[in-house]
Amino acid sequence: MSPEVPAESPLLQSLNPEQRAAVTLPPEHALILAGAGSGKTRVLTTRIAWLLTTGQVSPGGIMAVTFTNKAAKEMMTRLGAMLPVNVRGMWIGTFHGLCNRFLRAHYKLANLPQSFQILDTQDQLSAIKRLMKQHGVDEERFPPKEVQWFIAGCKEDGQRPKDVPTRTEEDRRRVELYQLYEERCQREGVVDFGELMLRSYELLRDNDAVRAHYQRRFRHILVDEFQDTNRLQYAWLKIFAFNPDGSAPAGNAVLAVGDDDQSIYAFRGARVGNMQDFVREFHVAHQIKLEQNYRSYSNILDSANALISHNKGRLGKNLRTDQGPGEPVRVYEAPTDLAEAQWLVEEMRHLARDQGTEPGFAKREIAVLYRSNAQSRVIETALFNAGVPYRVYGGLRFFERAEIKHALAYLRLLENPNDDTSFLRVVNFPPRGIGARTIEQLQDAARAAGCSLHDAVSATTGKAGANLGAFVAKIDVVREQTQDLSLREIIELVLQHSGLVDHYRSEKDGAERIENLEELASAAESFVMQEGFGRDAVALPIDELSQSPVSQGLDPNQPILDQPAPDYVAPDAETGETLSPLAAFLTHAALEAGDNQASAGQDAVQLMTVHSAKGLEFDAVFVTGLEEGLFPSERSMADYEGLEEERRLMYVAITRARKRLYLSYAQTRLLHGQTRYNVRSRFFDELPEAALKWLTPKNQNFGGSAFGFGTGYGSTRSPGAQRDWNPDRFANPPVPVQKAAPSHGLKSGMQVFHTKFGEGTVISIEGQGDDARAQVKFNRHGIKWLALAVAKLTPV
DNA sequence: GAAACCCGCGGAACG
DNA sequence: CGCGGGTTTC
Repeated sequence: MSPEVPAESPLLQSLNPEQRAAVTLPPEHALILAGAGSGKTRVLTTRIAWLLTTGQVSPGGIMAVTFTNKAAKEMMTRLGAMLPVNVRGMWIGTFHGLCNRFLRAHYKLANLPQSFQILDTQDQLSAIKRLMKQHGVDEERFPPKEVQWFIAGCKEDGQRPKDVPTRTEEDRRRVELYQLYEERCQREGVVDFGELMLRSYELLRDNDAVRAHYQRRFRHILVDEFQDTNRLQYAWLKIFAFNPDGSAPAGNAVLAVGDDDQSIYAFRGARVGNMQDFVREFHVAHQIKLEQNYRSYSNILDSANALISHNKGRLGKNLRTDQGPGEPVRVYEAPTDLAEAQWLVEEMRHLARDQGTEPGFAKREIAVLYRSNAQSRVIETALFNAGVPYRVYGGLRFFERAEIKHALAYLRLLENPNDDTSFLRVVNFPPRGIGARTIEQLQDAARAAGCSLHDAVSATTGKAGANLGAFVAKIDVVREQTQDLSLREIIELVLQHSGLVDHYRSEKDGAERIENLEELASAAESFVMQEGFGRDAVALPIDELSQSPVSQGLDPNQPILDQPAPDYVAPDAETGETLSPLAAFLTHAALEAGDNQASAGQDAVQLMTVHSAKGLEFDAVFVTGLEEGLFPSERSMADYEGLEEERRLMYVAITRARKRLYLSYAQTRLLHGQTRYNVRSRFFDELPEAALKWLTPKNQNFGGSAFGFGTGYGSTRSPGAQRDWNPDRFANPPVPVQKAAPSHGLKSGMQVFHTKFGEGTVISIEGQGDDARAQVKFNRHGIKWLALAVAKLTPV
C-alpha cells in the first residue's frame, strides 16, 4: 500500500534526494549509512513523522532506540516540534530505558520484584568485591575490575554462567563468581545494566505470547547509531522481527541508521560487524547512503575523507559539500605540551574576539579535543591563567557523586530493606560506631541464616548489636513516617534523619555537598512533575494535541501496553499497579546519571575527549596532542583493528568542525610524571597536503629536535587547575503547572474496591489524565500505587 | 575510629 | 605527577 502523499508535503521539503528516499522507504528492513553531518537525526525524526502522517502506523506502533538519553530526548523534542503528537505514546528511548520499561510491565514473568533497582557500575563493582571477600577469592589473581569486566562481557554476549565455555581453571573460577553474583543480585532484587538487556531479551525469546504481542505491536523499529550495538542488542532487535526458529512474523520493519566510519566503541563491546550481519540476516533490500554533508567546508571534509580511506573493509562512503573549500586546516607543532596549550589559548583569544567582531566565534563554539583526559590539565591551567572561561566534559555526573549515592542508598533501603549493597554503603556513614568487625560478624550471621543483612540484625547481640539495631530501627521508622509524604518531603526527612547533612556541615568542604543534597530534593520534585504524577496536580482538559488525526489511530480496546506509558511508571499489565514515586525516581537516577559537564549556561570554551565529542559540532575545533603513542594511542597500535579504530576516532574529531580546524602536537610532553619525546602522529601523513597550512615549518619529524626543551617546566607549571570555573548545578528546568478538573472522580479518603486487592482506602491522588495514579491502602495487601487509566477501581 | 601515610598505577565511556 | 585504595598509626 503506497501512501498517497503530495510530493510537496511540507515534511519532505528541503530534503535532498537521498534523505527523501530514506524518509519514504517502503515498510521493509533497511540500512541507512549516514555520514557525519548528513542530517541523520533529521531523517530519523522525519521518517517517524512521515509514517504517522501517512497513516501507515499509529504512535503506539513505533519504537525508536538510541544509545544516550540525550539522543532520545532530542528525537522527542524534534518530533514534538514537527507534529502535534503525544510523543509519550511511542516507545522512544535508550536500549536500557526501554528494557526497563518492558521489565517493569512484565516483572512477574521476568521473575523480578516490581520495584527492582538498578546497579550502576560502581554498585556492581562493590557487590563483586564483597562477594569475592566472602568467598576468599584472591584479589591479586582475580582483580575485581577484571571480574566485573568478565561478567559484563558475558552478558553482552548473551551468556549465562552455564553457557560460558571454561578452558582453564581461572575461567572456571570466574564463571563460579558470575554464578554467585547472579544469585546474590536475584536475592537482593537488583539488576545491573547488562541484566536489563539480557533479562528482557530472554523473556522475549522464551515467551511466545509476549514476543508475538510485541512483534505485532511494533510495526516500525528505528535504531540510531547502529554501529555501536553489541551482540546482545543486535539479538534483542532481531527478536522483534524473527522467531527463534528463524520464521519471520509478517509486517514489521527495522530501520537501522549508522556509520561504520564512526565506530569508536569496540572496547566496550560494540560490534561494527552487526551492520553487515543486519544486511544479510534481515535480507535488507534497501540501502541508502547519506553523503551530502551540511556541516563543514571541503578542506575539512577532504581531510576526513583522505584519512578514513586508509581503513580497510569499510562499507564505503565519501562526504561531499556544496560549501566550497573554506579555510585551510591549520597545523601547529609546539616544542612542549605547555607551549601547545599557550599557543592554543592565544589563537583562541583571536578567534573569540569579543562579540560581534569578525570572525568572532562565540566561546561555546570553540572546542578543544584530546585523546585522553589526562591531557586536559595543561590546557585548563593555560586557559585559567589567561582568564578564558572554559567547561570540561567528563568526570563524575550528578547521581554518581558520593554524597548523592549515600542519600540514594538510604532511599533504596526505604524501598527495599534487603538491598545489601545500599545497607553496607550507609550502615556506618555518617559514622555511628559500627566498625568493620561488627559488619563482618553481621555478614557471617546473614550468610548462615541465608537472609539479608537487615534481617540478620535482630540476631546480633552486645554493644555493636545495639548500634546496628538502632540503625535498622531508624530506617524502619523513617519508612513508616514517609508513607504518606511527597517525594520531596521523603528526601528531606531522610537527609535529616540519616545525619548526612549534619555530617557534611562539620566537614571542611562539605558546603558543596550539602548544596548537592539540596539539589537532589529539587531534582526529585521536578522529576515528579515531569513524569506527570505531581502531588496536587489534577487532570488537564482534553489536550488538543490528542485530538489530532495523528493520535486517533489509538485503539482504546488494545491491551494495556499499547497505551501511552510514561517512562518510569509503566503499570503492571494485569493489576495496573505502578511504582511509587520514590522507586520511580531511584530508577531514573540509575538510568540517567545526569550531565557530566562541569558547568553550563555561561559562554565558555568546551574541553572534552574525542569520544565525548561524537555527535557534537563546533565552529572551530582544536585537535591536540596528535603524537604517536598518544593519538594513535600506544595500546591500540599493536593490532591493525586497534589502529583502524584510532583512525575512525581521528575521523570523528575532524568532522566535528564547521569552519575552522586546527591540528596540533608537541615534541615533548609530561606524562605520568615524566617527560616523553614524541614523534608527530602518522595521521598527518594520511591527510591531503593541499588542504593543510603549516603554521610551523614541517620538519623531518625524527623527534630528535626536541632536546633542550621540556626540562624543568614541570616544576614551574601553575598548580591547582580549576575544573569548576563556572560551577553548575544539576539541570532542573521549571515545569509549568496547569489546572483543570479531575475526571476520575476519586478523592482521598474514599473507600474503593479492586478486583485483585479487594477493599481499601484512597490515601492520595497524583498526576493527570491518563497518567493519574492513586495511592490506596488495601485492607489485605498494604499500600499500593495504581494507574487509574488501567486499574479497575470502583468506589464502595 | 579517624588521620596520616604509602603504594601502585596510568585509554576512551553509554546505560 | 596526581589519584584512589589499602594499611599503618595514634
